[in-house]
Parts: sequence; C-alpha cells; structure tokens
Amino acid sequence: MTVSKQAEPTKTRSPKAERTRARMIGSARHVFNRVGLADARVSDIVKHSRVSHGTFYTYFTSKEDVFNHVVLEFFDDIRVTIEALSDGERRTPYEAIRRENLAYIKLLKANARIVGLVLMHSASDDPIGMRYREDALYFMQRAESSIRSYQDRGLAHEDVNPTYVSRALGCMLEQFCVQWVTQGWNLDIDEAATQLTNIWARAIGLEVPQPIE
Amino acid sequence: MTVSKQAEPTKTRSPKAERTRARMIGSARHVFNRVGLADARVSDIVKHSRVSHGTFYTYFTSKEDVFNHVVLEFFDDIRVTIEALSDGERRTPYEAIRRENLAYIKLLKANARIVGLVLMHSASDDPIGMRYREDALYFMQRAESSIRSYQDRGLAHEDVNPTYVSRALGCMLEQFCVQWVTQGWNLDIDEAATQLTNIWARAIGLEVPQPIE
Amino acid sequence: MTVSKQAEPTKTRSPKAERTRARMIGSARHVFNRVGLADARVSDIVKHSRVSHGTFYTYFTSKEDVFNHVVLEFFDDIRVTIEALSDGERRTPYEAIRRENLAYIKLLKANARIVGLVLMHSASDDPIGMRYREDALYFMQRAESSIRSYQDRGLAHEDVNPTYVSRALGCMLEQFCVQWVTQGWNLDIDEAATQLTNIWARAIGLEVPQPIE
Amino acid sequence: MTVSKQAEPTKTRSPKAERTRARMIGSARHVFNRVGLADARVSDIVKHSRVSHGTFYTYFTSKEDVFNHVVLEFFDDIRVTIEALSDGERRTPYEAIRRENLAYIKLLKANARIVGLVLMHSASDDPIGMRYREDALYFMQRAESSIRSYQDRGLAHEDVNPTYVSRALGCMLEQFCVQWVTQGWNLDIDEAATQLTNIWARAIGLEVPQPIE
DNA sequence: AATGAATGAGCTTTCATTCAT
DNA sequence: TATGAATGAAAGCTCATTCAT
Repeated sequence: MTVSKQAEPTKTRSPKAERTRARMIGSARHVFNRVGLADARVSDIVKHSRVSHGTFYTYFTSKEDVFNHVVLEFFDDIRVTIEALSDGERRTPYEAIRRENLAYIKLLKANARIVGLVLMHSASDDPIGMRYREDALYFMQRAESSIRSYQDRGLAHEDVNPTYVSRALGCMLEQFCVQWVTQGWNLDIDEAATQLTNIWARAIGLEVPQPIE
Repeated sequence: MTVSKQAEPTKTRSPKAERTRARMIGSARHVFNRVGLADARVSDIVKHSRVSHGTFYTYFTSKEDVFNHVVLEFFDDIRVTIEALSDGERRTPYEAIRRENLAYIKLLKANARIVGLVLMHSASDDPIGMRYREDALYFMQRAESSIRSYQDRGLAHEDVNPTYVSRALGCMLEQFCVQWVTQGWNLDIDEAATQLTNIWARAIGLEVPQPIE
Repeated sequence: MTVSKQAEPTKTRSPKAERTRARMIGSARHVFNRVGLADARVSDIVKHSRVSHGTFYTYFTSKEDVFNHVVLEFFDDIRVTIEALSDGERRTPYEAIRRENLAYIKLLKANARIVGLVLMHSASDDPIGMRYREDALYFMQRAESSIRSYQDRGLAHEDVNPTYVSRALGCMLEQFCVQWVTQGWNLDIDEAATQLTNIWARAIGLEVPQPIE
Repeated sequence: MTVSKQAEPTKTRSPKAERTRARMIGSARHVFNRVGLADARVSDIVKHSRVSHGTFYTYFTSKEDVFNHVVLEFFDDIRVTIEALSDGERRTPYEAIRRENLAYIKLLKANARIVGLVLMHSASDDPIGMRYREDALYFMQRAESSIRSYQDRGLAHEDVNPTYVSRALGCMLEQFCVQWVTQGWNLDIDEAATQLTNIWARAIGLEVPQPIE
C-alpha cells in the first residue's frame, strides 16, 4: 500500500460540509491510532463518523489520502502546541527544553500509533506525502538550529554534530513514546520528562540541575 | 492483521527440508525488509525462493507465522554478533560501547524495515510473539544492568534512572537506524557511531575522549 | 466443512437489496439441489443469480451461511404447504394422511438433495443450525401427537410407541423420496402415495380402504 | 467430487502388502464414518494407518477409490452377518424378521455416516460404483421377494406392492439408524427393533405377537 | 451531496496428487 | 515398494472503490 494519490486542491465547501469533513478526519485519526494503517478499514472510518461509503469518496480520494490529512492535522497540533509554549517567561535552557519535551511527550503518547506510522513511511512522491516529510524534518531542524545556537554561545560541546545529534534525540523522544504505549510500559510521565531532558542536556553539554537534598 | 497462529513445536525434518525452510525464511526476510509486513505477498516470498505456493504452507501456517520466524532469526543474528564482540581485549568503557554500537548500527541498518515492524508490534499473546517481546527486552535489560554497574563503580551519574535511560537510548539507536534507511538520510557510519556513542556516554556520565588536534 | 458461522440478526434492507438477497437464496437452493453442499461452488451461485463474488459476501458470511438460509426457506415452504391443506373439508383419517403425504412427497422430491443434506447434518451448535434441527423435529412431533391422539380415541394400536413410530415413518417418507430422485427410481407418484400411506395407516392401526373390484 | 476413477484389476500382492492395504481400508472406513467423504482428508487416513502419502497411491488411485472399497467391504460385512443368521432354527415369520432387523440395526448404527453417504450417492458410472449400487439393491430385492413369497402363501395383504413397500421399509430402517446416530437420539435398541419390526409386519399383513399381561 | 448496493481484482489458503529419492 | 517434499489448480474471501439512484 503506497501513499500516492493526491487530494484535490483546496476548494470551497459549505460550513456543513466542512464540519462533516473534519469529523471524518477525526474518525480516521481515531481508527488509525487504534489499528494502524494496514488494518484500518474504510468501513470502520465511515461507521465511526456515521456517513456512507459514498460520502467518504466525495471528501477523500482514497484511504491513503485521508491518512495524509490525518498526519497533517497531527503536525498542525504539534505546531500549535509548541508555539503556545512561548509565553515570554524567562527560563534556563534546561527548563525550556524540559517544558517543550513534556508537551511533546503528551502529544506523542496520545498519537503513538500514528507517529509510528509516520516514522516508517519512506519516500512518498505525492505532494501531501512530501509536505509531511518536510514537516517532520522541520522539528528536527528546529532542534538542530537550537544546538548550533548553544554552540555559538559556548554553552554546548564543540564536538557535537548538530545534524546527527538533533536527529538522534528526536528519534529517541518519538520512539520512546511509541514504545511506551505500544509495549504497555508502566512509567511516570514526570520522571520520563526529567530523564529524557537530562539525556538531551548532557548530550549537548548543558548544565543539569541537581536535586537539592 | 495480527500475529497469532504459531508453528508446530519443532519436529524432525530431513536435511533437504531444512534447507528449503531456511531458504524460505531468508526470502521472507528479504521481502519483509523491502516492503514491510502488510504489503508483503506470500507469492513474492515463494517466487523469491523458487518454490510453489503449496510448499510455503508445508512449512508455515501463514504469513504471520513466517514473519515471527524471520524476527526470531534476526534476534539470533544480533545475539551472535554481540557475543562475537567479546574477544578478551581490554578497552575503555567508551571504546567498548562504541564498538558495540557500531556493530548494532550495521545490523539494524541492514534490517531496518524489520526492526521498524518489530518496534510497532504491540502485545501479541501467542508464544512466538511473547518470545520476541522478551528478546527485545533482553537487549534493553543488558544496557540497564550495565548502567547500574557503572553507577556502582562510581563511573555514572547518580541521578540516572537506569530503566528509563536504557530504554531511551535503545529507542534512539534503533529508530535512528530505521529512519536513516527509510528516510534516505545521507550520513557517515563512523561519524554516526561516534555521535551516538557520545550521547550515550554523556547521558550516563562516562568520559568522552577528545580528538587530538 | 461445518455449518457454523451465522448471519447478522435481521437488519433493515432496501427492497432492492431484499430482492437480490432472495434471488441469491433461490440460486443457492438450485445449486445445492443439483450438486450438494460440498461440490457447490460460490461461483456457481453468483453466476446463476448474475451478481459478482463480492455481492455474495455482502449478504452471506460463507457458503454454509447461505446453505442455512436455503434450508430455513425450505422448511418455510413445507410449513406453508402443509397449512394450506387444512381447508375445512371432512375426511377420513386415512384420506387426510394420504393427502398430506402426497403433498410432502412432491416437496421432498423437488428438493431431494437438500433434504438428503439436512438429514445428514449432525449437531451443529450455531443458532441457525439449532433452529433447523428444531424445525425438522417439529414435523416428527406433529406426527407423534397425531398418533397419540388416535390412540386416545381408540383408533390406533395400544402397543405403538409414538416416539419411535413417528420417527420411523418420517424417515421412511423422507428417505424414500431422496432415493427415488438420487437413484433414479422409475415410480408412479399416486401409487407411491397410496403404498406409503397404507404402511403408515397399518403401522398405527387405521383402516385401509379396499379398492372396489 | 464424483466417484469415477476405478481401481486396478485385482492383482497379486504379498501377504504383507495385503495386510497394509486392509489396514488402510480400515482406517479409511474409520475416517469416513467420523467426518464423511467431503471432510475426510487423505492425510487423516494415512496418518491413521501410519503410512506415507505416497503409499496411499500405490494401493488406491484416489480418495474416491478407497471410498468405494470401504463401501464394498461394508456390504460384505452385511452379507456375512445376514448369512450367519440362517442357523436352521424354526421361527415364526415375525421372529425371523425381528432377528434380521436387529442385526441390521446394529450394523447400520455402527456405520451410520457411511450408510448415509451411500444413500446419497447417485449414478456413478464406474465399475465399482455400479457394483455397490447392485449390492444396495440386492438387499431391497431380498425383501421384495420375501414379500412376494408371503403373498403367495396368503400371509400378506394382496394390495401390497412389493417393489414400493420393500423399498419404503428399507429406507425406513436405514434412515432411522442414520438419524439415531447423527441426531444423537437416545433410544433403546430392543424397543427400536420391536417397533420397527411391528411396522414391517403390519405393513405387509403379518401377525404381531401381543405381549402377555 | 449523500447513499449503500454492487463490483472484481487480488489475495490467502487448502489438499489431492505426483515424483525424485 | 515406501517415502514425504513439492506441486499447483482451484477455491474462499476481503475490501477499496464505483456508480446508479
């Protein structure tokens, strides 16, 4: 099953139609997050959003198409969440990273299977597929430039290769959350945020605050 | 698609049969690594090992069954490779970890899609599924106890939670290799080994050797 | 091949769908009556009702499922036919039995192979299977109570065990018709009705009218 | 599945081979009697007689071929059993019939499913199939001529048509036993023999002995 | 726009039978 | 003769997608 067919260019839709479409993406997201892409049935999605099979195909060209839209919506969620974190408060680099990581962890956990699917999708050559490859890269590039900035300010180790390390830490965060859910690990979310942030900080050379005894 | 039916307990097979079976597992591994589980066709597997459809079902009960055997074989490969690394030479902890990581990276890259599939498979309740859950955990527990041992010897940070950190670093290594292949990243393997080992070492508190200038 | 999976509980179907479904049951009945259950191909059934393979599975879960429905329809036919015989006319017991037997014989002959299949199906534990076991028994119990009633009125032998004899006579009627068709016996239907009714009447002790010479 | 391929003409076999062949027919009989013809697997038969698949085909040309031999063996059993009943003792016609019926009932019950299969098999045009059609008829013709003989001696009703009635009573006996087993009826064998024989006797006009009170 | 009956390509699986050893 | 690995035709069944209403 390859992600290939593309969606129509955005067209005008009545508000009601827009609501139906949004509900269907939500249903799809729900279904994909439960059973993955291969095991998801169009029929599950339409049942969940209480429309007919035919209606599905007036909004989406295929199962892959709706999957793409689910993923884009998910990336939007991340963007919105992350941007909402910049509240102008002053924080230490460690605190800023931890705060961001915690937000990420919550989102990733809530969408674990979809994240897993995105992580596995290789070269899609359709426009939407391309776009979410870019989105995924965007987050890693954010981390990459932040590392460079720390290095420029003399806060991070010189020998850290920003490209490699940003990707490695991104992979760590994402996969840790996916496994946490799919493998049913029984962990504490605050401890997880702390431990992952410690790794992150030490990897690039930032100070890790010591618990006061 | 769930991984559930299991093969009969090991039964006596003629050498010829054993060879055929092994060849088929090899073919399956090849196919799964190319296209994943959902898109793999039994007919691809039998074509690749040049046997008939029927023959497939004399050795395996289903596509899922052969997948399980592929995974078990892969875990065996890892075990063998890792054990082959203990050659009695004296190395610094950093060097030992780097050596092991490099070996891992090579194996994981060569089986990237299969690793991805294993990472996504949640709780299967059949014996084989159970066994490879245990196998996967085995490697993380190895890392976990090595961290504890470093802590006991005063070489690792006290605040490192071995359970969380070993899992996080394991996820990092695995997912980094999966992405490397599926996303077509263009990276250098020695640099990757170094950067990942540096993260690993710094995360737990080991000394990272500085390049002499 | 076991008769096990059952259809969904009756759900609303459009008139068109209902017609298609009915046509398919008719086709299935035709096919089963020609070649039996084991040799019947789903593709024969769909060819006969000129629908696609897929359509078959929108109405039935399997070949066994449609077989069950064919059998239930057949039992309904019997019920309807038998009930249509009560026209309020006064008849001697012998005449009443002969009339009923003749009706039975026609129906059984027209569905000989299906009757044969029903006769051979042992305990299926699914709801539909159960129901037609009950239906089959219903006809024997009808005979059983009519025997008891004759005994109560002093018209039938005292030593007749209604349970055994009703079943034996039922088996006789059914199997005679099945063999008639499958073995290609060349018999006269009126003579058959007379001879079978004579056996029936004499077995329980009713007067058999003598032909006037 | 049609019964068509024929067996080789009888050829000389070593005693050991003869024993193997006999064991295989026995196994086949066992399997057919458990699951019928369609659901019987060649692999069940060879497993039960502990030979290989290949060996099966050195003795039989197909599954149908072995089925034919099973049926012929069964008819031989009947013949032998029935002939063993003529011990020269003097009995009333009723007693003779009851004795024979009881013997039949036991045999039919022990081979219920095979009997059912034979009853359903229509026109087979191969030599073996022909032969067992003849065999089956043989028993009905035995009954037919015995009815004629009773009529000649003035012991049976004149209006009984021996052809129809012998077949009807034969069907009754056979099907009653098949149903008894397949439907799991809980009946007493002596009562069954008595009731069936009473029907038989009354149908043709013989005296039924009354229990003394 | 919405419906849901109908489609059919394409997949998995079975199992009687063959044949090299 | 005996073996059992290998065969492949033939079936059942699924489900994304289409299209008449």
